[in-house]
Amino acid sequence: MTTAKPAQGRQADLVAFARNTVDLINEKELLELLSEGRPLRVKFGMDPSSPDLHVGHMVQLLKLRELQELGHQIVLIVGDATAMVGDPTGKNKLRPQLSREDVERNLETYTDQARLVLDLERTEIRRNSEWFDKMDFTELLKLASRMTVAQMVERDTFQKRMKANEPIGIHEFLYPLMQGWDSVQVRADAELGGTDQLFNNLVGRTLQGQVGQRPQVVFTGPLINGLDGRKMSKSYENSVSLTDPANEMFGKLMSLDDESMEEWFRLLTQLPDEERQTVLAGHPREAKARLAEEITAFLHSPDAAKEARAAFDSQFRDKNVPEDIPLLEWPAQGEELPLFLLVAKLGLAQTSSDARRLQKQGAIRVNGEPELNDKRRFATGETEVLLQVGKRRFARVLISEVTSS
RNA sequence: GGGGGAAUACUCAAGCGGCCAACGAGGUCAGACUGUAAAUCUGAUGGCCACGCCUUCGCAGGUUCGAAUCCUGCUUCCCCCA
Repeated sequence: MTTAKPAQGRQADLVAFARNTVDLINEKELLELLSEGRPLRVKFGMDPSSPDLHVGHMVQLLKLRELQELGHQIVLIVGDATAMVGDPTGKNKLRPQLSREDVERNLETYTDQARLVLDLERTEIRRNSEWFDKMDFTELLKLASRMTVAQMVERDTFQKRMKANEPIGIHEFLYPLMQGWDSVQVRADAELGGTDQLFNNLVGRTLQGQVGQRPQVVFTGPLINGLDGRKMSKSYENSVSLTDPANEMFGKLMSLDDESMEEWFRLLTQLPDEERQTVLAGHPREAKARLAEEITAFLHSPDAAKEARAAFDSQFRDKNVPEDIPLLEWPAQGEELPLFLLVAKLGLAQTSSDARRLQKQGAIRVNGEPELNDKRRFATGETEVLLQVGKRRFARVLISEVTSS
């Protein structure tokens, strides 16, 4: 079912594997594999412990897609068994162990999101519970005996945590072993991961070697920083989800640090090198808008991206009031409220204290005019009024003024 | 089994009897400016129809006119020795 590729094709494959990768262990073995002329089984592990994928994952997914288009077989491992362990990677905290139900729920949203980049029809998707659920304690011990504590402790995240006097659960040592065992189970020829996965993926090589398989080639893709230049992390809220609505996605991308533009362009768009250079040499705002449009177009559609860009320009560059402002209902039946409380009750501010602060700072506008008088009261009525809190929160509401003294 | 540490607001982290709604940093939010939800600068950041009132410093008690700070017990975590 497979036809051998000519040497020229192999060269193209090698370039694809090596382009934008950080580690490639190692090139010689990869060439040997490619020269067999068959599609390689390229493994990629997904950790279903968080419900959505962001553009950081997209870097790796795009690489997989590229390889997929060259005819290689992508094997997506869903780490449903591994997710039960929690995650030892640099979070500095023990990640909570997930229940089966959590994992199942995440799994669906995960594949839906991976579909945005990968052709899942041509992708082999395997859950690692497939083999780990069958593993009994004796087998587990055998697996655990394949590596030493010293080898485990080599891992930098463990090192750091030990230095910082942070706890490490015994079970966390199993995590790399499990991931490595996945490679044995699916007979991976190569495994892609973020640079943070290097250690784990190398364990796969070790284990495959021990059971007499040809050790997989390990290659890693760069981890991109978040919108603010710090490490991309959910808790920093500096990531862009693959499923963010187009407008939000575009806006978030526009808040990217200037310094990260080159990298994001290179890793997240299909733009040819030359065109990329040209765009980056131009006006920074234009370049960023182009980047945002490219990514939004890829994940949504070119039309949606255009609209998002137009809406963004209108609202933030030209400072127009956006369309589609919701008409909110008067929150407190029949009562009259001071402006700040109204804002709070409408959900435009977190708390009434928050609303007061915002008002004091001139962030609350009524029909476009900042209102600083915190004594001003309103009641429900017939007049439609535009409320604005900061630059991004808008609402319309029907009111009648009671006092303005 | 023995010994030593630690628990403070979103996060990190000061405070060690009154001047503490609690230093500082980050984050977040807002304002100004602009090239944008970049950068920079400034300010705010427990709650409350609020010039005052209420609730916070792991939990529960206690000492005191007065506690995040002292005492007792409990819980959780970390380290070292065995």
